[in-house]
Amino acid sequence: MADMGAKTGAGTGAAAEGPGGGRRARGPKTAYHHGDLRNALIDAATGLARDGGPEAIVLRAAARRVGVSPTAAYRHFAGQGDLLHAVKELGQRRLTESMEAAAALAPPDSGPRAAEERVRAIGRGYLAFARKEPGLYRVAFCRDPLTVNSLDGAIEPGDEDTWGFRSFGILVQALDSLVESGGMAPYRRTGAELTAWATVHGLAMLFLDGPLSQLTEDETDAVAERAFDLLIAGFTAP
Amino acid sequence: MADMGAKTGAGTGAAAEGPGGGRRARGPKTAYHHGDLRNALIDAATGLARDGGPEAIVLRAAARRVGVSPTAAYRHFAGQGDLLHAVKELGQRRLTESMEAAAALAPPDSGPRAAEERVRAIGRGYLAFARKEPGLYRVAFCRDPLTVNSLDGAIEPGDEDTWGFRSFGILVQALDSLVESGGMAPYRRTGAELTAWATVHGLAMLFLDGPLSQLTEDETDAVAERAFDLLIAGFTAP
DNA sequence: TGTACATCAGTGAACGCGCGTTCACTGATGTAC
DNA sequence: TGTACATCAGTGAACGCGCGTTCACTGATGTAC
Repeated sequence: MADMGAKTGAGTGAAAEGPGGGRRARGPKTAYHHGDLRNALIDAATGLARDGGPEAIVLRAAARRVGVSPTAAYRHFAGQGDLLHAVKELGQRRLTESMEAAAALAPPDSGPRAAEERVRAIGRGYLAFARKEPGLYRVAFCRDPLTVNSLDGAIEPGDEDTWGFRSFGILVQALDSLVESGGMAPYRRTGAELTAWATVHGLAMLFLDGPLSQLTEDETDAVAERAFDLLIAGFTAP
Repeated sequence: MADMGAKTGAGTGAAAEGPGGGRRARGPKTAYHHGDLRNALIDAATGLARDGGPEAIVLRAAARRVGVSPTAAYRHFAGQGDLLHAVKELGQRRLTESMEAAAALAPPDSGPRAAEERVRAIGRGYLAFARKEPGLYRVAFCRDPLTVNSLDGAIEPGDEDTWGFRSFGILVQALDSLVESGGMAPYRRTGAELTAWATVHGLAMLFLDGPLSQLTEDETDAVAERAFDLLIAGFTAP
């Protein structure tokens, strides 16, 4: 159970060529010495997770996808739990990016209406990811033995550079600026981010597994916007 | 894959004596012919689920707990999925009961404040169950192959006597009476139950797996009440 | 009241499966001299 | 520039495990006569 790396993250797209920088000949890639097996395994595991969620993240299956023996994975991960953890981090990062992208679409004005619109946009970005990548979304929020061991996954000092922390921070800032712009009474601010997070997380669940799973895309949007209406009505109530 | 019973439900507490009504002698219970194996297995599986959630519901383990061969379970369940389904139904039923019990504590008056209080109470009942029985709660909302097969778990005609449907109905009524009492503008009513459900479900997740998992009981209560405040502020906004 | 027999509710052994993980190993790579 | 050698990154076979499920069976129960 010695703790291995796992911190180095999961840059998955770009560096597919390996450290040699295109030195290798085209084609079968020399068989031995993959070059970037860690990321290749994360990619494969991500693919598994996409259809099948957390329980589909199977070390042997990921190795199989990459065309490598299961043992090879142990050069790069402490074990299955470590691989899952890496995919989970990737999922959280993608979610954060989706929220950031959506927030960037909102008007940058400083008035209360713009601040409202920012909050909405963040919610949309969140739900968009959950709907586009349900399997990955589930992984992002699954129980993770590696994290659970360190006191139940609660946010702790030192987690500030975590993707989960960061995505939460986006929401916190949006709500702060809603208060600053005068759109929200300061006494309502406490805990507002938790309520918003809970609502949007719950919505995602209703859409994914729950009674809302077979609404059309438009209907889903409508339900979400209604929920945002209500939420913001609460935030901006006198 | 022929569909077996599974409809008969899961009355688990009272009828422990078997259909004979105490006819059997005390003690080892005749070994062969358990008397109420179906419910005994559901009980055992529920115990497994209590600590360990859905993935802890293992047919062989349940049989082991009851002291019976794995094969015996197949007299009463189509397979593992059917057993899980039964525990899931039990979990949904317990959740409904928790909500009903909490709602019964609220004042029965007909004014808008009382209606508000009813909505709050239902939310409290929901969260109380999630916190008291996290494993069972998780089962109540886990993906269920038996249900998923019938078009993704969406509510359909014929589901009216389902516990999930019924618990949702409690909330629907409470919101209706909030409108009737004049506490909520009618135009805000649409989709309000979904928002409330999502919020409370999301809160449960934050408490169970998420960043709020190590708050004290009082802190948890405070966060929940803040969320209810905000939600009701939205419901009752002009 | 007694008995034959169908039916019901269990047993126990075995199956195939895929998993995570470990072992001793070997082929490829890069570096010191 | 060439060579010896340490190190790195893979292989392949095997392990034990527990699972869900099936098979042919047998012990207990209840019912018709």
